[in-house]
Amino acid sequence: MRAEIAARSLRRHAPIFAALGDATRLGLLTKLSAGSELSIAQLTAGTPLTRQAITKHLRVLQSAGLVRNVRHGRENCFELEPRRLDEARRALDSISRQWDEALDRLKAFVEK
Amino acid sequence: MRAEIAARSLRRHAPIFAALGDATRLGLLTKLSAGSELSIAQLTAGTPLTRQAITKHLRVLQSAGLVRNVRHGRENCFELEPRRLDEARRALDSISRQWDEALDRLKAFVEK
DNA sequence: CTAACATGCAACCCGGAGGTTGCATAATGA
DNA sequence: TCATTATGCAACCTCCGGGTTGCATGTTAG
Repeated sequence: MRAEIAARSLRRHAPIFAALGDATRLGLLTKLSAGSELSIAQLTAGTPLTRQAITKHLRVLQSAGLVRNVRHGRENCFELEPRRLDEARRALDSISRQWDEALDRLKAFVEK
Repeated sequence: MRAEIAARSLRRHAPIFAALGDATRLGLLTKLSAGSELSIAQLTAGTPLTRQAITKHLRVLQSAGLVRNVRHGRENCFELEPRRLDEARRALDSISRQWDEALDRLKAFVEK
């Protein structure tokens, strides 16, 4: 059944959404969306949190594939990985598209 | 600063993403995306979980605005609320758009 | 009217997420 | 070389999320 396949491929994206489901992490992503790579210290500056907390959040984002790290000497810099964002967007698209099609079928049925 | 405003409006969507960040809840949404409202019992059928667990998940989805409930006699039925899905999609758009613009600026700077 | 069905509520359990502190270690700049 | 800077690692704490069980209540079909 096609719906089963869709459900599986959708469930696969749960970790991405979970990674996005935290205000601190969304803040980090917006900082990174400015374009330049930022070190952990730079990403920590301005937040009320500890560097360790930020580090943990970055690990979550990284293992969700939303972010990539590049070492420069003693500093560990992070930059956005926009492919995964597109994946997540597409997943949401798939739900709402399915929904729209269902409404169309319903409408067609009623008007028949 | 424009970036600050963007960051705030993005952080506001954290609860939506958090609600989406669970495989069980994504499964419920796909079931509901078929179009017809479904009772709690119907949504529970086929899952290895208890009715109570499903009920809790539905509450999470509801308080995130992703789902709406309609009572029919003794049964409590749920249906999709697609507006919030669009909101979430738009939020992801805003990040990747900002990212793309940053890359464009960088490219223009290099080629100058 | 009454048995069966669909839920709601509350208490309880457990593991992991989010945070902190303290200490060890690699790189750097003067 | 040496103090400083930027991190990594590990232990620990607290609280909430995901689940279950047991019992009470509202609905419905016969």
